[in-house]
This record gives sequence, C-alpha cells and structure tokens, in this order.
Amino acid sequence: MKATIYDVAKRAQVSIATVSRVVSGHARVTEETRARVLEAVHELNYRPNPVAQGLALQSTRTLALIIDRFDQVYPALIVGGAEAEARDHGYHLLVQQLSDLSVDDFLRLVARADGVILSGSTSNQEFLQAAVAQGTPTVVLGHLEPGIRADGVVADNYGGAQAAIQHLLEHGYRRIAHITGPDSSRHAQARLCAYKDALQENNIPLREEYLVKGTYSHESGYAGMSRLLDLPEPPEAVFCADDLIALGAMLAAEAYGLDVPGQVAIVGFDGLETGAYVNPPLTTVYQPLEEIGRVAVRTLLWRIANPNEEPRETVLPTRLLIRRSCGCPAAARAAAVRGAAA
Amino acid sequence: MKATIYDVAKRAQVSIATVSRVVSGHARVTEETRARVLEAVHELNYRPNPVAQGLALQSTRTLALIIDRFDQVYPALIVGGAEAEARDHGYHLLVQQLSDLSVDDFLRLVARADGVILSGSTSNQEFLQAAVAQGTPTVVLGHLEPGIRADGVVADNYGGAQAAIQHLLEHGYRRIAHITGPDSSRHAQARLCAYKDALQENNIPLREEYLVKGTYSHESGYAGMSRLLDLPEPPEAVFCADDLIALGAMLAAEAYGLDVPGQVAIVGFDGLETGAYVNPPLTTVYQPLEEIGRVAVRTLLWRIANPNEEPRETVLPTRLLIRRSCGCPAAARAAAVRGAAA
DNA sequence: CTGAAAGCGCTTACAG
DNA sequence: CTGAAAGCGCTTACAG
Repeated sequence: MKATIYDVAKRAQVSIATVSRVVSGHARVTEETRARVLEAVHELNYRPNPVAQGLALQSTRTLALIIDRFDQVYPALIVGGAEAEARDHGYHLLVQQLSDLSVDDFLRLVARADGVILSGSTSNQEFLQAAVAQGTPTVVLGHLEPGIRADGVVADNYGGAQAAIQHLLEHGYRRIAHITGPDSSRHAQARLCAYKDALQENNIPLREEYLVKGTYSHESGYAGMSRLLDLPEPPEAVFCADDLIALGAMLAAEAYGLDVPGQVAIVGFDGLETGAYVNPPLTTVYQPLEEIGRVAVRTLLWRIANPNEEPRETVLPTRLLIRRSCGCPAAARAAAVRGAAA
Repeated sequence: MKATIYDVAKRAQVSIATVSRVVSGHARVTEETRARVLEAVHELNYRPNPVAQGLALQSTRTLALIIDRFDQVYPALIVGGAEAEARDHGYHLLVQQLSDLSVDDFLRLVARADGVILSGSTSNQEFLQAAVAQGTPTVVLGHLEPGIRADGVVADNYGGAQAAIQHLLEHGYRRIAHITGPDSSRHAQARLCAYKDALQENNIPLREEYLVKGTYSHESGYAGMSRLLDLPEPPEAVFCADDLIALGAMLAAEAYGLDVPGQVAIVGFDGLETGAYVNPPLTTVYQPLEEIGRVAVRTLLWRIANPNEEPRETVLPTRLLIRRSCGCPAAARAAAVRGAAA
C-alpha cells in the first residue's frame, strides 16, 4: 500500500541509491535526475520508512523520557517542554511511567531510542545503572552522581527552598514547619535539606514535630497540616514541598477555622498556575518545568553527539513567587493575574 | 558493543533462526538446544533489537498519541492511562503535541507506530484524514464522524453538562451563564450544546450576554467571569466548561467581593482533584480521564487486530461531583477529602 | 527439530 | 554523478 524506495526508483528510472540521495539531500545529484525523482516521490506520496532508516543508520531519532507518573501538571510540563524541543531537532519522544516498571520493559523502550531522560527519583537507580552500563546516552533530572556517567539537569531546589524559608523568617515567623515530599524524590531531599540548614543558620532549633512527611499530593498536605495544627504549639508558618501539598494544607487550615495567612502562613513549591487562582493566592517557589524538559533534551542531544565529554550538569534558577499566603499584603487583582501568567 | 542474534548463535553453535525461535518462543525447539541458547543469551545479555524486529515484523508495537498540549493535568491523565494500558499489552507510547505540528511531522511519527490516537480537537482534522487515508488504525478522542473510518472514545460531555445545569436549576437559579471552552474543542461544543438545550427545555430564554468564550484556562475564566459580573444583571450561577475556567471564575468573584456560592454559584467540568482543595470546594462534572486513555489504547489495539470491523464508539459516563460551589450545604471535612479521592 | 536463504526498507562506502 | 552490493538485526516460509 505505502510506496517504498523501490517503487520510486522504478518510476523515476534510477537506482534506489539515487532516490535515497535526493531524498536525504546528502549528496550531489544532477538537477535533471533530481527533478525526476522528486516527481516520482510526489506522485507516489513517498516517505522514507523511519524504522528502516533506524536500522540502517543505527539511530532512531527518538528519545525516551521516564517520568514517575503522569498524573499532575508537573509531569505534563516536563513532557511538553521535552516534546517541543525534541521536535525542533527532528526527534520524537517515547514516554514511560516509572511505577511498576521492570528493567526489562525499560530496556526494551530504551532500545528504541537514541538516549534516555530519567526522572529524579531514587527508585530509578536500577534503570539508570542499566542504561549507563549499556552505553546509552542518559540524562537525569537531578544532580550529577559520582561514578555515574550521566548528565544532570535540575532546578535549584536548595536555593529556592532557602529563599522561601528566608522569606518566612523575614515575616518574623520562628515556628516554621515543613511538609516534605516523598523520600524517593531527590528534589524533595534538597528542599528538606535547605529547610534544615536555613533554620540552623538562624539559630532556630529543629523541632521533630514540625517535620511531617508528605507525598506531593493534596491529600498528604491536608493530613500533614492537620497533624501540625493538632500540636500543642502549632507552627506559625508551613513550607510545603510542592504546591499540591500546599493546597491541601490550606484547606486543612480552613477546616480548623484558621485564617491563612493571618493565623498560619503557607508557602509551596513549583509555581503552578493554579496557585495564583486560589484564595489566598499561594506564595511559592517557581521552577521552570517546561524549560527543564527542553534543556534535558538539548543536553541529551549534545551528549549523543559528544559521547566522550565529561558529564555535565545544568542547574536552572528558581524564583520566589510572592503572592498572599505567606502574609505579604494583598496584591491588586491585576497583580494576582499577572502572577498567574508568570 | 551490544550482542546481536549472530553473537548468540555463534556462542550457542546454532543458526540465528534457532536463536530467534527460542527467544520468541514461537516454535518447538529441543530442550537441549533451547538450554544452550538460553545460556548464551544470558551470558551475552542479549535482547532482540526492537527496531530490527519492527522492520521484519512490520509492526513496531508502538502507539502514537497526539494531544493538543502537555500543559495541564488533563493531558497528563490521558497519557498516564494510555501508557499504562499500552504497557500492559507490551506496547510503547510515542507522544506529540498538536500545536504547530505539520502534517509531515505527524506522518513521520505515525510511521513509527502501529496506530494513532488523536485528541478531540477540530484542528487535527487534517491529521485525521491523513492517517485514515494511509490506512493507519486510528482512534479519535471524540465521537464517530460520518465518513471517517476511525473509532471514537469519549466521555459523555453532553450528559455531564446537562446534569450540571439541571443541578443548578434545582437550586432555583434561573440566570445561568456559561463560560465556554475553545471553539476548536469538540468536547466544549458538546457542553455548550447541553447548556443551550437544558435552558430551552426549561423555558429559560438564552441570553447572549450570558455566553462568554473561554479557552480552558484560569485566565479566561477570570476574564469571562469579570465580564459577567460587570453586566447590569449578573448571573446567579455560572457553568464553566472546565475546572481551570471555574477556578479563574472563583477568583474573579472574590475580587468583586462576591461570596461563592452565596452570591454567585460556580460549577466546573473535569473533576480534577484540585477542585476539592479550593475554598469553596468546586462542584464539577467528573470525567474518567485516565480511563479514557486506557480505553483509547484498548480500542486501538482491537482495531489493529480487526482492521475490517465497522467503526466503534465508546462513550464513558460522567458524573456530577457535588461539592460546595454550587450552593449545596457544607460537607463535613471528611466528605471534602473523600470527594477529592473520587 | 534445525539451517540456509530471502525479505523487511533503508544507507553508504566502493567502483566506475 | 550514478549503480551494484553489502549491511543494519531481525523473522519466517521452505527444505530437509
């Protein structure tokens, strides 16, 4: 049904080599034969079979992206950026969720791609090792890891979290709690670390009861905040490991009849647009998720072209997005909308 | 570097045909040679090259999914469901965004897949035609279209929207406005249609000024609601084409100093989890997005296996998720959280 | 049960 | 500039 290079060659009365040359544009061909081939290509609506090209060229022009789970806007933005960037370079994108993935499934996917991007979860360590051992160009959405030849692309989680805590301290809060992300998230680890360091630098003792575990979910934010508010001495401010947790925490505060930020301040992380549209608008740390996806793809493409360079790490800046939930004065309506667009 | 079938054959002292047979399991092989081959496979860590298999078998065991834009949780859930289902069947998933996509890019992607799933946007009409013309198994995230041999998988947008309007009418509201989704969304069209029909059935004249265009975004919800509230006679209730619009509308109402739902009721569409964590919790129409992704994949796989069957359409039920923004009495905290889990 | 061979649809040295 | 041929790594009739 679909025309192959043989059909075109026959119709244009040339060899398949010549067809390949004019279609790829990689070699000189007489203008006359070129025209004849192009006409045949057009008439037969010929398009080279990418699978056959993949086999011949030993390159699929496809990249694989492994994300923990496609269930929130976070992964969507990363995939969106990655796909856009890949497309700009003539590449396609294969996606897979980390949860319940076997190494075999993973390697089957990777075998279809020229390289792979792995999420910053500790639970993909096995996959990372397998990919690198195979010599597959690999970038991790996280920091460089000693001894592993994979590049890293990551937001400045530590710096962002630090800025958030700093901001809360400037508000005069001293009793600052933290609802963490999952232990398996390296990003959550960095944010937690920044939280601890910031308190210490300001001579505020770390209280165990102010540290509650969350899972990057509304529900865990709700539950975590409830526990904090049940404490004999509840915190004045809560730094949440992501915006979903923060929204859950806000609802919990309301359920306890507490005003946010009047009675308890809340800060999130991610800078999701939705945070600008809740009441009070959520102060949060913006990280450029789409850009992370794009840079990850660019890095991977660079790595594919330069297999022998030393591992490279790119840290993208985060930015404190000050809205209302931290206790800052009400922004005008216009400002809230502007914040949302950021 | 990576072992091929030839390496295994040599090591096991058999032909590549035999290796292929034991690895695929498609044919009888002596237990003894089988063991020898398996040992070689193991020692060389051999895995068949899926690209070569794709060429030989004329099947890539890969599916393509085209979504308007990966920028919200909506696309994430569809991709998530699709990937999970594809994996369950040993398939991989290639993704691409519709925006700025050329037919050529699209067909290059499709050539790597055994079939394609297309979003329910009118702007992919060209792609749909191209895929079907090529004989590519195709499913659309929308209703069957006359004359087009593609299957359809879609939520009951009409029924869901109808239920939402009905609910608002039962609250006693008569001045009900609608902020639509983009014209290009068939789902938005269905919801709009249900809105109009429901009003008519209840003898409520349609007011042009109560119909404002949105784009499935917080921002358009904010802007649309502002326009509605500027009206000499603002609506008592607003049905929003999706939850993002609804959140934007809620913030606008607050900016106007209006109580939701006391002074203006708001209902959304999608049933996103976040809606359960805003104040007031958003009443909305739940649609099973992950399931839509899964069913789309199942349908596509069925179509690949049965190329000559008549086009099939699957309509998945939607469900009104009653929370607070419609004016229903405050649910207990537990209920709000339960609603979130739904 | 097993092997030799053809075929899947390309690309690209190698000759001419 | 152009063609014949080998090669990419598999699968699967076809013989034996």
